[in-house]
Amino acid sequence: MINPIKTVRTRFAPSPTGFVHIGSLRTALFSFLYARKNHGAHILRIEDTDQNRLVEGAAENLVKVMREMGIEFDEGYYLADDGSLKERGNFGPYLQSKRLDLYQKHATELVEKGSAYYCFCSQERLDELRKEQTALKKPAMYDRHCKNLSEDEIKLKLIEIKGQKKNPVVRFAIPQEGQTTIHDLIYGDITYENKNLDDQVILKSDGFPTYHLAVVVDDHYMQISHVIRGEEWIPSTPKHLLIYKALGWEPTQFAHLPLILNPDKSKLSKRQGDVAVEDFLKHGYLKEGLLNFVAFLGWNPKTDQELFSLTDLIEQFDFSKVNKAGAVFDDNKLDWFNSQYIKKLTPTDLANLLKPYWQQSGISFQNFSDEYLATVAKLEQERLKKLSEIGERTAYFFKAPDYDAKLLIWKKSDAGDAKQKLSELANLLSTLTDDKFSNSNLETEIKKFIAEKKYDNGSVLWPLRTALTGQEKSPGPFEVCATLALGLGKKEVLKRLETAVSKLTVDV
RNA sequence: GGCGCUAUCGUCUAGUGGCUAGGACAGGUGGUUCUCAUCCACCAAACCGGGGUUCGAUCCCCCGUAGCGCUACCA
Repeated sequence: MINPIKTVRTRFAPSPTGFVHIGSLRTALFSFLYARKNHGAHILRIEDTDQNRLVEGAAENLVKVMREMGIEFDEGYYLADDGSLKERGNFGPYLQSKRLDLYQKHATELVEKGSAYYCFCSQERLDELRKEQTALKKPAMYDRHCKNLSEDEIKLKLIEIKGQKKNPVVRFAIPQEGQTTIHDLIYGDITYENKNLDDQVILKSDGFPTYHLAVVVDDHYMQISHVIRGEEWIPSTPKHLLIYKALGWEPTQFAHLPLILNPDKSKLSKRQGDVAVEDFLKHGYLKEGLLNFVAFLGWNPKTDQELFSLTDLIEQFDFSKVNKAGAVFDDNKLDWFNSQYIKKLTPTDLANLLKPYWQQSGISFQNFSDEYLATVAKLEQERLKKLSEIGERTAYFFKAPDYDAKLLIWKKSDAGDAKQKLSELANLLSTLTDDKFSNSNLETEIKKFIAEKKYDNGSVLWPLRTALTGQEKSPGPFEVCATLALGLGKKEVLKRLETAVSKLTVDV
């Protein structure tokens, strides 16, 4: 039944209706992983059969996001250097609106075979029917009114509707007998009674196919081997199977992925937080973190390994490791994954990634050396959960901070004491030559000073650190001091200490 | 209402016909520490319920229950 020699060809087939949903990202990832793992092809097909929901630029955006995330496609659409969408592959076009003839041809074929029929029912009648059925607590299904039309009636209706410059829809005629069972690679066998399946519209009155016809036709002609999609498609899969059968085609394999859930366990949606991949990227999540996190939603390696590169994922991915229950999207875990990947970055790479966020926060970092930026980045590296947090935290590295004089006072001390310590510190630091302003040397000197004077660490280090940063929380005073001297000079360090002293004189 | 899927700590999950039911995130406590973060140690935290099958069930079966999905000329 299953031909193991057949080449693996998977596809990701989104509708260009807006942003890229995090669920789409996972589907795309899994279909990519499976294709690569099996040395097969990964295809990008765009399903634009609903003309009412099209969003301009959505397809371009989608391709761009996929590329940014490192999910590759061997066929279908890609972004050319000039930013336009180009197509490649031998099974095109890969845009459904360019394949209308093909769908119409097969819809007609199905009608001729008696596997489908024209339906002339008005929207009003359909609405009415549904209303009645729900009122009677009956299943809401099409009543096959038009299936029972005589040949003469059909001819008449056809002429009539053409006169109104309209088209009938085509419905698939579900066999009334028997069962259809799907062999899902993740969920196993699921059997449906045919009589419970609705006669789905497969060709709309605007000449476009519905999803149900389009997937079957395209997956067949594009020689797709495995359809990987969300669990919400399970109920329509038997209909697809029946269409394959009516057309005399061999169906693809199916692997349905468990849903990704909101914290309240409903299907992940906007309005309960971010679900757009673009937004996560914009907020400073690294693609490695996002990918790793998303991969663990419904899949796990069955070992204790947590951190996975794309290569690791390709190696270890398998449908047998995908579970069936939906997975709640937990942003704590996402943050953790992200911080892990931030820690792996070299300070220089981190600084480069940080530049747009400094820009966003209105920090003029452009006049500073890359070396300095890297040093600053390194100081925040272990504190960052996402890149967008960098702004306010590092502003003091670029210009003198503004703060309340009270901040300078250590919890176990008072203003007079703080002022005194700062003055002494200023004296000490002014005696140090520039080459003595290294992190380690500063630590040695200041600790020596504290020890000689028998001071508390806190009574000295707290005022020092806050005078330099203007922040309650920050990296340690020695590294801040050394970094500041590197970027803004020893002069600036001493100036900040003076400012602090005068603040304590005037304000407290 | 109909059809279907699912069910282990708050969350992601591992696991087995007999284990102190394991790990990670989050939470808590302690250590390091001027602060925050990191790091380290520790703590708390789960097998949906009821029947079977069995010497023994979290695991196998049945029935409930709950949650979710689908039920469009949307995908």
